[in-house]
Amino acid sequence: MYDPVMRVLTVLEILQARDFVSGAELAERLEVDLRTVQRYIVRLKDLNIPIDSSRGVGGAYRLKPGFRLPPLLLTNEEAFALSLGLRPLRQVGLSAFAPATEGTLAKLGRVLPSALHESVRTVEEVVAIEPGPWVVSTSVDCLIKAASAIRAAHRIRFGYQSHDGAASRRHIEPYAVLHFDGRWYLIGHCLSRCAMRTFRLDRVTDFEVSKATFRRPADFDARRYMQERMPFVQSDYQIDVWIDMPIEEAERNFAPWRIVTEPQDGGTRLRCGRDRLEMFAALLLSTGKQIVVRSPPELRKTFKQLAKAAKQASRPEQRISKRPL
Amino acid sequence: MYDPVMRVLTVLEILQARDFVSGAELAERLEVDLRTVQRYIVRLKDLNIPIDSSRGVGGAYRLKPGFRLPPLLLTNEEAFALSLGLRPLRQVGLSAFAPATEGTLAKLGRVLPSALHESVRTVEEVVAIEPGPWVVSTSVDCLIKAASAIRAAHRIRFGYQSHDGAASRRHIEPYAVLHFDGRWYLIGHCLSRCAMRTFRLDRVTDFEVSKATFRRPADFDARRYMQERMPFVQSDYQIDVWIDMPIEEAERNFAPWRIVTEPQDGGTRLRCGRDRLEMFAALLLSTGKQIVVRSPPELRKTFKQLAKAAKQASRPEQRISKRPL
DNA sequence: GGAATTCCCGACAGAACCTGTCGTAAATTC
DNA sequence: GAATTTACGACAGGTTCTGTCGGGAATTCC
Repeated sequence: MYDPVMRVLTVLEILQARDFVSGAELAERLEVDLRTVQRYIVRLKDLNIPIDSSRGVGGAYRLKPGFRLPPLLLTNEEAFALSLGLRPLRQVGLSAFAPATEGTLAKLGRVLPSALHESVRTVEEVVAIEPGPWVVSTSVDCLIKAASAIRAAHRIRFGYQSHDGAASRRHIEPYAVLHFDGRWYLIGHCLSRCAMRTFRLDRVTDFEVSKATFRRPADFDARRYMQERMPFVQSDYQIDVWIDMPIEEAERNFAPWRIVTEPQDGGTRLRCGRDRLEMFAALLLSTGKQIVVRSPPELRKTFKQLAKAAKQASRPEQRISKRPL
Repeated sequence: MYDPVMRVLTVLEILQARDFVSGAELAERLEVDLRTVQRYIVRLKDLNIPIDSSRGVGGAYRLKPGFRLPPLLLTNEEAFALSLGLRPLRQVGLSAFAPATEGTLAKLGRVLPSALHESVRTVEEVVAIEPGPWVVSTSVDCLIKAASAIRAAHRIRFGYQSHDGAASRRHIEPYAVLHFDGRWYLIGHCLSRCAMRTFRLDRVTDFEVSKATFRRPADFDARRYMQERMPFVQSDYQIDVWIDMPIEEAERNFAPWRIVTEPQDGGTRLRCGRDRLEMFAALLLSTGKQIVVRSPPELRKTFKQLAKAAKQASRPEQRISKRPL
């Protein structure tokens, strides 16, 4: 076919689909002379599409990232994946980093083949995604500021309202932000306490980025940090109990609640941090197993209170008052 | 500039970026004669790019979805959003529907400008996403089969292991699948029970799609259904209690646990379905409020058991045995 | 119903480009 | 050092591109 436009685009398509390709192969695919292929390569370079080339045995052409995106030649399957990927972006909370999401959706909507568009809509229709009822909205502005400060290695200050309602002002070297369990967390080094701390971004106010910089640990892994630290994050009580339950069953029951389990004395030792004891005590009670409290002493008091409340609740129903109409 | 290839691509770029554009405007942008623009439109149509055109006042050109994707002319911001969107696809569990995700990531990796590529990596590095520790893996095959059956309106059969371990074989008219709270659910009309049922896909085995079809309710909304039904899904016990707690506080505390709350007698009436009572009873106990059990009677027994267990746990620590080294 | 506006297209002349071929240079690998 | 590949200029012959001109068709608005 005589159509330079089509051929040039085909060269680009092959380059995008492959890591490298020789001039002879391109000439064969296009059914033109090798010299013509070389002219096409020059044409693409003139379009600011950066193409690397290497001479000699095994010589080839390859694409390299440039300053501007070249025309994308995507297969229908690739476009489907991209279109599908834009939807959950909002739900995971990342669309704040990609303000062009809506515009991109519009653009794809214009060019996606009808059958493909129909497939995307079908998946959306029959496959529903619900983040969960406890997803907490975080200020987009705060999230972006935090991410920018981390990227630029700048210290930050903000007002913080902790779990017990106490307000404080913090001066932090931020290491990472993490979307976990429906909430955004900031992980960093607290300069006041000289220790690592974790903050819920929805409790942050009056966010400021300092000019002062710091050196962020090069290999800091937010996920690993949270997995190791979460059970003890910001806890008023360090809990240590023994339960008459095999380690396997304990792991199934308690791991999701961020409780450290280890086998001991024919049962399992449970350790975790908690701000309030009732919830944890109730969780243990719900297992129906024997429990031995090692620490804190307050936990025994809590069980005493629960015993009283449970006993009262086990009595036959008392009428509070006549039912209103 | 004299470069037909460039000009043709520019026409395509403008068409992708705009809903519609006139020939005169294109001619002005490209600095060519209107007739030349019309020739370019013909060129693009020859490349199987479907372009609609309308004559008369307000006449214009516009792209319409065709059978094959045209070369995509994306801005850097749009490419950034698309690249970012592919990552959460796995975590939300949708990559099963888009097997081309990895290939698309590779292709974008080849062409994304370095600065952009760096931004994507930076966001990925400082912004971590963790689905939550209780996300349950579902068979990808099962998920896709379910979605396909729904789309095709075909009945399905499968083995099901319910929460209490009982195994059964089900014959279902599937309406939707839903990703909710870290799990995939199938919602459908059970032909054996003649009623709507919800199934966790990770408990499904031996999945078969029938040839028999059915008529799916046209306006079925999976999210709405789950919001209304979830508290009572597959429950052995229908719980009805009163608690000495204001409605506002009750909503904050119990809504995340899928408990229906309504103000009553100065406190709150709580209703929900549960397969096991211990967890719910423990949850109530943890509030420290007065509780009145209306139904079921087993719940009072549960409170009695909890009272006994709590009393035992409140005693000073007893040594189970000597601590091993 | 007619004017104005837009897409649509063929024909023409002049200008510009495309392609295969040939020869030579440079770089790389074996 | 041979073989292999990219790189490029020069040439001839063929092909395409562009602006211009004129006319047709469809649509909107007054």
